[in-house]
Amino acid sequence: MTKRVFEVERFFQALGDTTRLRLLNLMGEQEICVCYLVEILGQAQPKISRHLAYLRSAGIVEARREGKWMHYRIVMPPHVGATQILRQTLESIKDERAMQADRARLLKACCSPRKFAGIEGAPLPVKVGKICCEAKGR
Amino acid sequence: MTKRVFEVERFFQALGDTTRLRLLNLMGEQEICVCYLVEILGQAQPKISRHLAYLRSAGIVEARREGKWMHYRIVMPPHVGATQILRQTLESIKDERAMQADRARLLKACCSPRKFAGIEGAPLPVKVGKICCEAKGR
DNA sequence: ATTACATATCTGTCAAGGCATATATATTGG
DNA sequence: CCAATATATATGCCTTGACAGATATGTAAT
Repeated sequence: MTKRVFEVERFFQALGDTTRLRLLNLMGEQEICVCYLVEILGQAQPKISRHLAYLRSAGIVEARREGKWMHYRIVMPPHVGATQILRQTLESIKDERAMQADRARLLKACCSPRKFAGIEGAPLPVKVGKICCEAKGR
Repeated sequence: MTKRVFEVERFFQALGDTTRLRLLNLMGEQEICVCYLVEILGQAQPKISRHLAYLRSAGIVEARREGKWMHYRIVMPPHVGATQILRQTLESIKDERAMQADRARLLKACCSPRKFAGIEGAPLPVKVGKICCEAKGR
């Protein structure tokens, strides 16, 4: 594993990149599979993977393996101030058009995964999955 | 003038550096002369100046000239979320030992400016609200 | 000329994006 | 069950660009 020490400098640097903010926005309160992130952002898988590694080394996300899939989720940093800042950040980026569009695409992908080549058979994000299934009537 | 457009990415990048956080911590609610910042941080003047320029280009601080002195102060960004994040950041770095030590040294320097070579005769830091009242008439 | 500050230049480091490849797990054929 | 493969993700290498720190020099005001 990489470093476990929390550094404020690193924390802010991790937030200083649009791609990473988009990833955090998609994670929100849920645990989500990498393939969804790749699909929704429409960018190269190694790029996404590297940004996720960056977020992980900054102590902002954690990963869990489930079979061949990796699930990422936001974890609140071991620092009260940073936690509040992160919450505030997540809350405030929600308002941006681009972020809303990302979440809309995610919702759509969850409702009909088969229409998206990259996520066929992948496990649904936990929370979005619920919402989605309810909406779909399942 | 530099750029007036506010960018979230740039905003976080500006916060992702210890020297800049120390500068913001020293500014706090007041307008402060560059020479104080150089003196308190004990680092090269060009370095401080460049970091101030960075903060200015990120829309986090503004400068005002008074004779040969330049005063810097924090300005809240034109973005509700960023404003709250900045406030939260300022509030939460106050707790750090190093930041408290910086502020203690600043207080000391303000009480007896003559003992500090770099700030002899320099105008004292002023609470932001007071500036227009006092300095305008002269 | 002096003071207070800004900017140019150079060097080293780090990070981003693209491409190729390694690793881990699941799956399929024999 | 094993070998070969496919799938999902991570990592290495390369190039490019941004930026930190240090030093030298420019600029504005006294």
